[in-house]
Amino acid sequence: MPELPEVEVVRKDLERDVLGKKIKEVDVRLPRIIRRHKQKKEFTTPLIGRKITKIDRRGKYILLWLDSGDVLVMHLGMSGRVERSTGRKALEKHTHAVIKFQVGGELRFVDMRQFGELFVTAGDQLSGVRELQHIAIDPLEDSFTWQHFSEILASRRMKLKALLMDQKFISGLGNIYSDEILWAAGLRYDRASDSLSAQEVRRLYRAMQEVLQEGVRHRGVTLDDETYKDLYGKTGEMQDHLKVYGREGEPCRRCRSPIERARWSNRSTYFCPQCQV
DNA sequence: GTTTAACCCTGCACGC
DNA sequence: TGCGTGCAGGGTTAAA
Repeated sequence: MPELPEVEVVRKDLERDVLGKKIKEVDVRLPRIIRRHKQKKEFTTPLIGRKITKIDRRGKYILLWLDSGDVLVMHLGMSGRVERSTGRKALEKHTHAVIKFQVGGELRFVDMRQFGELFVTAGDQLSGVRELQHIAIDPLEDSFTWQHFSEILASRRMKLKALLMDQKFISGLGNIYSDEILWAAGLRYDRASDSLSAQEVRRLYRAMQEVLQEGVRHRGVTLDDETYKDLYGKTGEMQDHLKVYGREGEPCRRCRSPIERARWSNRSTYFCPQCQV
């Protein structure tokens, strides 16, 4: 399930591997994957013959800047993957787009559930893209201070988890990492965001930094459905370090109480009823 | 302002 | 064996 750490791992891999490469050919196999373009050409023409000059991330979006000033934007949705290939290997099932380079193989966009998306836009119009406009501050950015975080929490009266997952307030967190962060901070998912003491805010802030960095260090979470793998098809290792997600009924690693699962907003939330308050 | 549910999609596990 | 159902979930949107 690609969230901030998984997307960051992919971004780093791309930076190391495809920076400076020139695009020779683009093959869109499933039009749905470029759904905001009316025609394939609108997507492929700006890419062909262009060099990749920079690779950024905004929340869960990956931005590949081109030497023309255009940007190729990728969102992995919930099962999207970018795969590096020499081009000799047969296309895997659910390969929806292939970007071939002049030299050095190709990138394949594989996405079983088709929630992922690719599009191209002019760099100076990036801020006009609806989904990117509201992307809030990245929790791993230096400017994301605990004071700033404290203001965000106090400005609303939402359930903590809903606020953590809302990309308008903080970008990059999804269902897995928000559960892990809340457990690490010892806070319940349904606490009102404006009810936290200064100490609790700092604890939550620290937990967020630590859990996300740990996620990147362990190269992301790959669950049984294998929806996430890195550029080279390797699974992550963070799933072995999860404290609550997917552990319903198993003992809490802090206090041994059984982990509970709540159904909330059509998603599962895992938490320890004893040590998260 | 906040919460909830539905939608998009495929594969898989389950019960009958 | 095979069919129907529910679940997984990121993000948006509409309705409550």
